[in-house]
Formats: sequence, C-alpha cells, structure tokens
Amino acid sequence: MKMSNTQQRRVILEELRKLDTHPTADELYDLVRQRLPQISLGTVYRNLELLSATSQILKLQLTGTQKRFDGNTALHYHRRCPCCGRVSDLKGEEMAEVERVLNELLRKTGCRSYTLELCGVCPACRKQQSSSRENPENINNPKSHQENKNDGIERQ
Amino acid sequence: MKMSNTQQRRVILEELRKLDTHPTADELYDLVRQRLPQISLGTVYRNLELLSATSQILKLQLTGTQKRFDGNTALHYHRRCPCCGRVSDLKGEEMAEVERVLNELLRKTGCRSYTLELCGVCPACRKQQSSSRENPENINNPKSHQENKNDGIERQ
DNA sequence: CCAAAATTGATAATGATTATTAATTCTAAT
DNA sequence: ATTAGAATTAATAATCATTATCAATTTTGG
Repeated sequence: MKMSNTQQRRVILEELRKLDTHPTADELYDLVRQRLPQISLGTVYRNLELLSATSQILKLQLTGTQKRFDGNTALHYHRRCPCCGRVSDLKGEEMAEVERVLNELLRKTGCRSYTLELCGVCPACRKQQSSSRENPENINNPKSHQENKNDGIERQ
Repeated sequence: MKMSNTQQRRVILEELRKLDTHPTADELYDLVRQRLPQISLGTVYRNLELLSATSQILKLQLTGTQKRFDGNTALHYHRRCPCCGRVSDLKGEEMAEVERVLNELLRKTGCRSYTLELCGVCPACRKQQSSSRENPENINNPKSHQENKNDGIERQ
C-alpha cells in the first residue's frame, strides 16, 4: 500500500501546516473546503489518520471531546487557555523547562513517555486581562479571538 | 436543586470507591447492575456527572475514547501501561516526585494546572516480563489480567 | 496507454454520551 | 405518618465524533 499523492491530501497537509491553532478535523475541513469545495469530511478524517500514522503530522489527545491535529511534528508542548479555550504552544524558555523537568520525571519513575496538557492563561488573554483592571474577574469572551461554534470552553 | 440520596447513587458511589481501576461508565454499569439489575446506563452516566460536579469523584480525561472515573479524590497520578492498557496509580516515592517536579513546572511557566498521563509498564506487567526472559519482546496478553471487551490497548 | 492499486465522495454504521419524558421516589413541612 | 413539590429514574431517542462501506474515479508504475 504505497501512499499516492492526491490533491486532497496535499491541500489538507498544506492548510494544516499554515496553522498553529491545532484544529479539529471539522475546523480543518472548513478551511480545505474553500479550496476543494467537493471534498468530504470522511476524506479529511482518513487523510489525517494516514498522515499521523506516517508521522507527517501529530494527532493530539487533549482534553475536550474532539481530537486535534498539529502540523508541527517537532517536540513541543501545549497549553489550553481556561479563558478562551484555545490551545497554544509553549515557547522558548518555557518549552525547554518542560522538557528538562519531564525528562527528569521519566528517569525517576521509569516511565517511557507522557501526555501533558498544561492549563494556563494564554498571551492573548493575559494582555486583555491586564488592560481591563476594572473587571478582573470577568472571563474574556471566547468569540473575541476564537471562531468556535460552541462557547470555546470545551468541557472535559 | 438539592441532591437527594437515592439507592442508585449510593450504590454507584460505593462500587466506584471499591475500585482502584479507574473504570469507564459502562464497566461500572456492569458492576452496579449486579446489585441493581434494573438500573439503566443513563442513570450511571447522570450520577457520575453529578458526583464529579460536586467533587465526590474525579472524571479523568485520559487517552483513549472513553472517560474514566476515580473514587479517590486525593491528589495522585495515573500511568497507562502500554502492555495491558490498564490505568494504575503512581505510588509513594514516584507520586511525591511527580508532585514536586510538576509544581516546579507550574511555577516556572505561570500555568495554573495540568493534565498528565504517564505511559510506562505497570508492576504486574513488569513482573510477567522479567519472569519470561526467553521471549522478552512479547507483549503481555491484555486478557491475562484485564477483562476488557476490546484488546485492552486503547488507541488514541 | 493500461491494468492494478489507491483513493475519493457519499452515505451508512458505530460508539460514547447527552437529552427527553412520563412515571416513580425522596424530601421536608405539616 | 401524609402529602405536595422537587428530584430522580428507566426507557428510549437524539446527538456528536469518528469509522466503515462501496461503487466510481484517480493515481501509479510498467
């Protein structure tokens, strides 16, 4: 079963690689459909499965009911924001710190790998919060910087 | 909406607290049905939801397609075994190590919480592996110490 | 170009969970 | 204890995410 190079597969991979937002299958479907209006959701699922099975993308098992996909296969870590529900990548220093600390943990527990999801306010929400001191307990409106169909806060 | 004390809810909580196996809703349903044959799966789901919403139990978001529930609400950590698929708790020293290391991580990243699932061979499988040196690459048969309907290895 | 293999779109099926609803059970106040 | 009102139940339907099926189309390597 050699993997052939179809237009659909190419576009799915291209669109996913444009993003750093870890889309769900149906979010990616909406994007891909703008270029290939005839494509079906099943094709998107099928290709995401194949692409992750061949390590060209990552399939993420995060909290929430839907799987998410990541075009960035380099080692990195994810943080879900409790304000907007968005999943973002840890950057630079934070990233290195997680790696150091978790490798230490694997060594000490004798485990071989781990799945980690951090929960913390993302940079976008942090900015919004500090600029509205008069109402600090207000949760930021997810719609303001995320285009989810639901409330943006996925329940686990 | 005051929570009333029904037989169903009591039995569900009792049975869950007997276990340290982090059952799925349907696994718990099978157990509870031995005491209350008329109970419906919906009732089990409804009560697990209520009990976790009131912090009497934990709802776990681990890898795999089904949610799991935990009657032990004290802080502890979970490891899924790649051999048998079973989810077990980290004990004693390991436990303290994770807590220390992850608290440090939260402090350094400014995050507020995390979801962590470790992946490592569980004590039962470790014993089995070391006692069968002649075939070390063999994966232990999940059926041998897990009563799952599927193969016991949940795919993510 | 051609045959074999892989893939697609459409759609049905599945599995886990949540919602609906009429009937039953709890509760707390008499 | 009785009873009205609230909460819960069992049964079942509905939903949501994902996977499977399959005839038709596309891709591939010779």
